[in-house]
Amino acid sequence: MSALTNAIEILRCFSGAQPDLSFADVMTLTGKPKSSTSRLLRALRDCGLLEQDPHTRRYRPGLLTFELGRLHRAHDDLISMAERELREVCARTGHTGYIAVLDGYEQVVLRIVPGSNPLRVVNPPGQRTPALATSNGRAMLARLSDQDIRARVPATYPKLPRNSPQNLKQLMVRLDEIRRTGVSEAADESIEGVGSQGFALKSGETGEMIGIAVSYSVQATTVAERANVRRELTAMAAKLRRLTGDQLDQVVTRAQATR
Amino acid sequence: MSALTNAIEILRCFSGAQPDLSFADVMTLTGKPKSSTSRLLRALRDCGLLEQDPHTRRYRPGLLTFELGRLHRAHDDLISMAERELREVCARTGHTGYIAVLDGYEQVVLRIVPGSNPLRVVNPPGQRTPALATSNGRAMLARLSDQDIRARVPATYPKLPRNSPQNLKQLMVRLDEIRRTGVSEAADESIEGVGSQGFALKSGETGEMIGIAVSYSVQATTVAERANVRRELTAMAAKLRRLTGDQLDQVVTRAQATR
DNA sequence: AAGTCGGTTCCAAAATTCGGAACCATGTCC
DNA sequence: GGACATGGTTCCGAATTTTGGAACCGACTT
Repeated sequence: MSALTNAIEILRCFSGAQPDLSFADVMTLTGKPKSSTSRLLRALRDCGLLEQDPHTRRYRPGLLTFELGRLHRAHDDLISMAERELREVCARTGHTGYIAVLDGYEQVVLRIVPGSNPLRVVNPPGQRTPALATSNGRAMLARLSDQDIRARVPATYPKLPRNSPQNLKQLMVRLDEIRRTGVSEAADESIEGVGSQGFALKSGETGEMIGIAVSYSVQATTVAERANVRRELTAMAAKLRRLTGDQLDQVVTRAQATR
Repeated sequence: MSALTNAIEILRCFSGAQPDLSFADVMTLTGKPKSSTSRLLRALRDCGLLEQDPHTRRYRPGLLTFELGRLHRAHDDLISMAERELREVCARTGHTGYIAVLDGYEQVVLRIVPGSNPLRVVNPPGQRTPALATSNGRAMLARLSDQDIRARVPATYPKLPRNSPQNLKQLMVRLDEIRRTGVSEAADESIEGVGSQGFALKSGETGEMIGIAVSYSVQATTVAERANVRRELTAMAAKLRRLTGDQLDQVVTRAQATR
């Protein structure tokens, strides 16, 4: 195990639920002995990746991560283009929009476009969710090869919400449907009463892929309204695919999709 | 040199001016041989700290930095309290507000409150500037001990804009003035035609220090308006110092201020 | 006075990294 | 077609780091 691997292992312990950790927290989360934890935390702190509260002595992501995180938006040609379109759709429909990327078998929220409807935003940017349980997550998976998908799903199929695909076979059925229709739908999965529709967009130029979704309350929307969302999404997808040179049939390889 | 040090050295090559780098760029910037650069870039890419554009093959900060960056001081009471007050002042005055922290002899912008006046936001969050050349940067320095300040200023005093202090003596004169008045002022320094006033706030509880500033166009503001900004800032400073238990006279040590 | 938390320091063994050199796949210029 | 540049990868022995157990430590609590 390299020093970098260890450092990353520590960094990955931090999350929205646990934005700061004590020495003991890190020790138990990584399972590393005291001396190693001590050395690594110090190194991470000294280089700015972590910082330490002088009062509570707890560790949290540091200034350097903040600066680098701001730089990540650099690849936003695809994202900002999608965001612009999504903003218009959300303004027209009043629903909440999401842009996310795939990372392994999970997705990470990159942008949110709050709608005018009073649906509380539940997934802030940076939020990590199993891609199997969201509409745009599955839309992104649907564009990978079957072999690649199998490689991404954990060896033991994860326990997902009731309405999500419960095994690899059910997943494949839903992905095939997405491949046929071009749009992915979810209802009552990660969050009760919330539904969404989404699609995946892949830049023909850079090959990078993002998921775009519109989310709404299932109770507060009619069948007609949801059909309207589908029309909006289909139109947006067509326009964005044209703008970004997205060739739908082209399968994304593992390396392209993750990084 | 540890593996982590090398990794950080690469990460620090990325900046707002150069948000993505080629293999050769990294090699020349770090001065490391090809094989080492290759291994390190791969490691950084594999762990998510960097990502590589599949088309141009250039490297840029990765998804992990985005996620961690979102976590940085997400629940920081001092900052959110200051931001709330700053928002009100900016709404009343129409100017742009900044919150920054000190890192060595530089400051990094953490939060921005855009004003209603048409002054384009020039310093996005994550922006790094010599603290000697900004109002809130100097306000933060003014709260350190003279010894600590001397330790932070580089051995060869940096070349700064015309209106910034040009040497250690001039700097000390300006810092003394800030210590007397409690407010720091800048005009036509980092950016021509832009002025700002700021102060430093230090939590009595945690000891962490931030700089708060209001920025405006020098041409588009009158002397009276700038005096008004000063009154607003003085009032905000008094309120925030009361809320956070900031004892003005207490000097911040080096360790507390940086991390 | 004892115990806990959050560390630091020491050490020899084990693992990793280092950098030069050779190699290679693409793309491009002449 | 051939030469050259770019952007890498792989190999290897030597050199450097990392590792983890154990002892120790200062501040604070019980």
